[in-house]
Amino acid sequence: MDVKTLCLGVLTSGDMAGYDIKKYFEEAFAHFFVAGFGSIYPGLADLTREGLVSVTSVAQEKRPDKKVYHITEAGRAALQEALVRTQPRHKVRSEFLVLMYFAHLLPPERLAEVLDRQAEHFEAVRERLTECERQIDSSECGAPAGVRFTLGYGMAMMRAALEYLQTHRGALIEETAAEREEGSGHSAGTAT
Amino acid sequence: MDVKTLCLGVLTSGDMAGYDIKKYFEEAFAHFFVAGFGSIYPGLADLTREGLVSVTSVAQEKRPDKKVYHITEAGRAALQEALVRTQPRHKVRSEFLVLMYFAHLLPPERLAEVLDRQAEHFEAVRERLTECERQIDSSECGAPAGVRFTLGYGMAMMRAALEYLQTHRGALIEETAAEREEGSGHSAGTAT
DNA sequence: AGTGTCATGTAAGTAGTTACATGATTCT
DNA sequence: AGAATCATGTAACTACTTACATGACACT
Repeated sequence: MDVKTLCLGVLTSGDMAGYDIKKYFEEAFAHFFVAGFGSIYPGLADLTREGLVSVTSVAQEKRPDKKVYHITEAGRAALQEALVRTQPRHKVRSEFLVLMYFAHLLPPERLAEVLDRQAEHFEAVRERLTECERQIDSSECGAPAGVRFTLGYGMAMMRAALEYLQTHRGALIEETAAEREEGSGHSAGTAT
Repeated sequence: MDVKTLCLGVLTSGDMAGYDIKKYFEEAFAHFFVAGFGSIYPGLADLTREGLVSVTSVAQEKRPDKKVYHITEAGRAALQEALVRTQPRHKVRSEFLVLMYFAHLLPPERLAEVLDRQAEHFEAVRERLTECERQIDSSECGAPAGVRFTLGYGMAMMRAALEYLQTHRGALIEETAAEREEGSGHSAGTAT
């Protein structure tokens, strides 16, 4: 699944400019899909060429024309097809966990710092999602079940991650410190 | 952080061939970092050119020579530097959650199928991690704390994800079905 | 005075995926 | 008979990231 499909999906909830799509991305699925201008703008250009979206240039003063995109019937069909064809992957790529894996190779203060930063980051995401949920609950027009589902999923993950960090931070730091003392003069080197 | 750094990291626990490194990747951090032969082999070639690893070709009958890699002092230094410099990101890219987000655009049977497949997948990962932990606990040579930490993290996440799927699967399917009925004649189209 | 928001885009570079190419052995 | 394991590699392709380029207005 590529950014183009996501753009089509976003456009099913209303016409939007590229800039707004980016904001939508950040609000709605920042916690499981990232996309920048560098992939959204060229993506929208492609979709236009392929006839999956139509564009209306809205003139603005002292600003570039705002290009409002609208999904076409062909676009809806392509989206549906893409949603059915797409195999549902779920990939995590975590430099954070790599660092934790090699904790014994890290300077001690760096280990603590990385753990704390990550906790802060998870906390921030959790708060953003909570805020998002509050908005949805307070507005009358209920969000689709899928939207609430992914929100809840994100919140559940953040909760679990934070809890894990809290309960294991101490042990990791202490045990790693102990290992560093033993392990100086590096590597047992027992590979079969 | 790239595959090359990961290779250096793996080689701190013993000399290995590219093929073994791939297996190590799959066992140890498949749940937070993926790498295939197509990036490992060229990566090792680079590292050799840069003098960060040394190679010994071991002749084998009826097979290509096995190339056993060994991390050099320069390699250890480069690894440490990389571990300190690397900013600890943590990215999720989930086509699965995208599909759930757009549940109302999915054929009903597809929605159920995707949910179940994902649950099976999480279950499989959880089992693999549990098995991994059992092996570590039973062997005398204790794994580094960091290794156990990342294992535990993965298990905690799988547990939380499975629990979430279990408790919300029904509601998602039912509510989405209801929405499909209202929503036919597509799109409210209220974008500001 | 500087940061953030609105608004669009291009170009070069990075990194990783997928498919291809080869080939014997062992397990089911 | 077919799949999996062992073992290495290349080449083409895909897709995304980062930096650049432009420019006004509003807020602090």
